Amino acid sequence: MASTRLDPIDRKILAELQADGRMTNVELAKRVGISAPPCLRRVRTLEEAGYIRGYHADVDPRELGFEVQVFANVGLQSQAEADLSAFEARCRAWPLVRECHMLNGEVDFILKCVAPDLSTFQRFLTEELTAAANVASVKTALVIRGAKDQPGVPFDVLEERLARDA
Amino acid sequence: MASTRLDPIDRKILAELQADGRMTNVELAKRVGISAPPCLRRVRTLEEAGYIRGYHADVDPRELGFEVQVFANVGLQSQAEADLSAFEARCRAWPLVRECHMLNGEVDFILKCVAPDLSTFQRFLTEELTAAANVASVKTALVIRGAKDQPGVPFDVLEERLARDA
DNA sequence: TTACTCCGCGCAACGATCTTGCGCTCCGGC
DNA sequence: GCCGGAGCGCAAGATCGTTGCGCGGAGTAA
Repeated sequence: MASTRLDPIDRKILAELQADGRMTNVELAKRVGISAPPCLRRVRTLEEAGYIRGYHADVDPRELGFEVQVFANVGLQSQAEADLSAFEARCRAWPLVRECHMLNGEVDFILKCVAPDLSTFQRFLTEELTAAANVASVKTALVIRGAKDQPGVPFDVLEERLARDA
Repeated sequence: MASTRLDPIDRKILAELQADGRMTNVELAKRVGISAPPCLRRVRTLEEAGYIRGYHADVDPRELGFEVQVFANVGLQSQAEADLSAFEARCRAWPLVRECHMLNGEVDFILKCVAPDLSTFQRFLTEELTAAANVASVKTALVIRGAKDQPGVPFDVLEERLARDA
C-alpha cells in the first residue's frame, strides 16, 4: 500500500538490506539509529506490506557453468490479452528464461536468458522459443560482457527527490 | 575458481540461498542434510570462493515510487576498447542505470533503467544518455508489465546437465 | 490548558542461533 | 598396516532474534 508513507528510518532499512540482505538485525539497528526490537518490527512490517519481496543470494552464473547470457527480443502475431498471457505463462515455465518483460514499441517482449553453453541456448531457441505458438519473430543478442548489474532501486535518487519535494 | 568442483550439498546450499537468502543456518543445514557447523563452513567457503557474490533484499520498485522501467539499446560511434570502457564507466556512475550489458549484433549496449516517472527518465535520456560522448543512437522501450523476474541461475537445469554428463 | 488516546521506542529476559574448538571417522597414499 | 588430511558431528559460550511491558511524545477533543 503506497498510502502508508515510509519515514527516513524505513528507507534506510530498505537501502541497507538491499545492499546486504544477510545483515544482522542488531547491525542493521545500529546503522539506522534505533534499537534492535523496533528495527525488527519495522523489517517485518516492510516485508508484510510488500516493500520487501524476498531475499536472494547473488550467485555467480559463470562460476556455476552458465557461460552464456542472451537478450531475446520477441514479437508476437497476436497481441490479444489471452495470447499475451499465454506467452507469459510459457516464459515462466522455461527455466532458461530468467526475466520476461512486456514492452511497448516494435517488439512485444524482451527476455533475459542464461544457458550453460551456446549449443544449449541454440537448441532452446530453435526448438522451444521460435517454435512456440504465436511467436512471430525472435532477435537475440549475446552478452559479451557485463559492465553493471545492480539490483533494485537507487535510494540516493529517492532521497534527493524527497528532499526537493519537501 | 572453477577447478574446485562443487558437490551436491554445495549446489543445494546455493539453490536454497538463492531462493531465500535470509534462511537461518540451522534451517539450511536441515534442508541440505548436514549439521549446522559444517554447513556454515561451506557457506563461508562458497562466499570466499566467489560463488556467492552477496545477498540482497528484493525491494519492490513501484512501492517506492519508481513507476517507470525502461530498456535502452545504445549504439556507439567508436567501438575502440578505450571508448567502450569509458561508456561503461559513465553507466556505472548513473544511478538510474541499474544494468549495463555489452552485446554483439547491431546494438552495442543494453541498459536497464528505472525512474520515478516518465519525465524524470526523459530528462535523463535527453540530457545525459543521448548527450554523452560517443553515443550514436539510443532506442528505448518502456516496460508495460513484468511477467517474470527470477534472480540467478536455474539449478534444476544444472542438475539435469550434471546427471546426463555423469 | 488539560486530559486522553495511540503509536512507537527502549529495556529486559528467554529461547534460538551462531561460532569455535575438539575428537571422531572415512579415505587415499605409502 | 600405518599415517595424514579432509570433513563430519558434538558441545559450550557468545551473539542474536523475539516477546512482553512500561514509558514518553504527538495528536485530539473538551
